[in-house]
Amino acid sequence: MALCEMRGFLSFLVMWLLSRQQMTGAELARELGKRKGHQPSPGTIYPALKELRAKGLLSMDKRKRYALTPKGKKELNAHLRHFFATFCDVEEMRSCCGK
Amino acid sequence: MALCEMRGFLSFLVMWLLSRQQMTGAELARELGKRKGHQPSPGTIYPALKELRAKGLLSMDKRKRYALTPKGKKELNAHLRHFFATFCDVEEMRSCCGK
DNA sequence: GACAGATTATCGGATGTCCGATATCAGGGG
DNA sequence: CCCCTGATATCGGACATCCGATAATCTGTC
Repeated sequence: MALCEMRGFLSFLVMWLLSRQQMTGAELARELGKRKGHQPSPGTIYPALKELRAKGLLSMDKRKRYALTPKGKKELNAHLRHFFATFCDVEEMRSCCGK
Repeated sequence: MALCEMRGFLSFLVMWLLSRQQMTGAELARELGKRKGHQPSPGTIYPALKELRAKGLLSMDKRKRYALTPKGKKELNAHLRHFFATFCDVEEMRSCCGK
């Protein structure tokens, strides 16, 4: 009954962050916390990573650092296109709120 | 079990669209369909509008055209700031997918 | 007024998304 | 080796989000 809490972008953000540099689960959680203002709990981040890995979108090395697979890069690219089709006027949105 | 479907932005988008010009429910649904690629059903859009109106964020005139109230504008502004805190590197994201 | 088509509205329910609690694991001192 | 701390992982469940089906209402046309 809340509405407008803007959920649903966790995996998208995770993939975006990992496309820039590989990270561990804890590093991801901290970075997400900085951005969103509320750090996702372990019960949130690890199941998400698990499923992304099960889908073949993420890989994990011995030190438990996650990275995008080639398939994951393709998927991220598709999501990015969808994102900018939806928010086609982000620049205007940004100028509208004084950053 | 899907993950990464990017839900949760319906009300945010509705408020953003209405901040630019007042629209009816059907017009909103069509515009959302163009952006997201999938038009929200009546069972989606009208309950959302109803709740936003119950919260005092939207007003409706005699022709059933919705518009943001002053409170709604404040709320949208807060959501916009949150949005850009989360997606602080949108420009880079956009250049990364060739628009 | 009577009809047809579009719009508006409601409801129940299916699914997605996330969190709290809890357990396990790895590494560094003592 | 044992404890301590932080990271990793799992599970059940709470809540949010959205849709399908259906009904009610409106608008224009005849």
